[in-house]
Amino acid sequence: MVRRTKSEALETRARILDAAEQVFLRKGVLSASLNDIASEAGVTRGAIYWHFKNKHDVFMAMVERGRLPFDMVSEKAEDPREPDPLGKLSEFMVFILRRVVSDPAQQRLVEIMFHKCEFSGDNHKLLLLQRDKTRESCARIGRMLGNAVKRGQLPSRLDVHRSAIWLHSQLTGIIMHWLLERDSVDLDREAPGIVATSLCCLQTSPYLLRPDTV
Amino acid sequence: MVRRTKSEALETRARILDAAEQVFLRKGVLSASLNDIASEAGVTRGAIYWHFKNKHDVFMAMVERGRLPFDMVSEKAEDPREPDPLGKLSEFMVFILRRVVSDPAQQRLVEIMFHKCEFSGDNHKLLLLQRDKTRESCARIGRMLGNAVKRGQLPSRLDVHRSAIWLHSQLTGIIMHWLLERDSVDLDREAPGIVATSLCCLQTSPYLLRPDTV
DNA sequence: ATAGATACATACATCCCTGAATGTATACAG
DNA sequence: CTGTATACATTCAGGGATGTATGTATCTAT
Repeated sequence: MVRRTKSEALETRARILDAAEQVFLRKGVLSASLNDIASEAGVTRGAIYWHFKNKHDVFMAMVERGRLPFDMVSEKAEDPREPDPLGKLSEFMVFILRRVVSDPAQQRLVEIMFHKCEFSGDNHKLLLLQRDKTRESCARIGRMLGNAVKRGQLPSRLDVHRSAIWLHSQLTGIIMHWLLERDSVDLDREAPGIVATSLCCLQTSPYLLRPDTV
Repeated sequence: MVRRTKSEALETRARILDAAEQVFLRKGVLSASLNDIASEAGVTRGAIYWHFKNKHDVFMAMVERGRLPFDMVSEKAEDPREPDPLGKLSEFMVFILRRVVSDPAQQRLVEIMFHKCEFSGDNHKLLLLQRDKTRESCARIGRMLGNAVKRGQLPSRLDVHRSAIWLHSQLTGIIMHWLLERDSVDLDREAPGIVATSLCCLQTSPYLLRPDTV
């Protein structure tokens, strides 16, 4: 049986990506062969080579298909008309943490990115992508912080850029720790506390204020 | 020229590990071949197979030879007789951050662990090792926090275990961010501010206190 | 001094994995 | 209804990496 209909072909493509996700998670991206992926997907390597250029292409398609934790922020959270931007930011950060726990697809993707792939060789583009994502995430957080400053919810001299990097690193660090030892933190329950603790620094830390230009 | 003296052999072994470090950093652990390492070290694969079982063995030897960031804490920093345990902890954390920047060997190792290897297959032991290291680091931080609590430098109801995980995640997150975009943070200069900001949470965050058992 | 162990270099066999080439039955356009 | 592009399956050639086997010159113990 060959030559499926167009929608069936798309389904096959998706099945290949699903299979790749599973295999990458089990064996790591570099250690996984196209045979592994093909048999997991119930097709042959021929099918993979039809839909993709090579393994790296499969990997990139898989990465770009899934949404990473920080991609989840909605546009309206950055809306300057939002009356409670700090609350929105908090809500958003909690959402990110909880989603890693509750969404298996999200969890697989994060685990693959952190523990199952190498950022080198062909994957150099991946590093650039990761860098872009990080930069964009920080920019988003920065805009939300800026809104909060304008509303008087945060110190007027807050260094929003530095603070954004700070918050982003917090979340990344916590997620990494949780990935390594899931029992050490009940991420779903503790997320609000964790986020609140991060945010409290913004109010008091001199490091997060711009130098007094007066 | 063959059959070096015993000390020369040890030197060869070290040269192989140095070469492996360089090659792993450039190409990633999985993508690197023993040929790459051998030629970088100026020997043949024979030499590598004499000193090590296989590539994974080389990798593990390299990891265990180098000290990871959190291995640097001295015993005396945990000494309960230390009059200023909180200051010591702060000093220690700043030292860790700065060392990643200033010590190239440390930097290479961290980068390899975070971005140039996969935690799967043979490397499963590496995951366990990483987990142990993390656990031990948190335990150390926890003991220092405990001393600080006893000295009245921190709230008596502080949850030291949770706080230790918190602080450890902070540092990990910041280091990861810096590895991704070294220009975004002047880690060497900002280390004290970063650490101070982390530590200030310990004084005020309800999340880091044990539930009131009264 | 010499026998054996040592510290490698060299040579060899094997295997899996890749990429491309080819085959083929079906969907779809006209 | 027919031809052609499609969506795969199958086959083939190759290459590079691994592990081992073997060679060998030197160190070292007695």
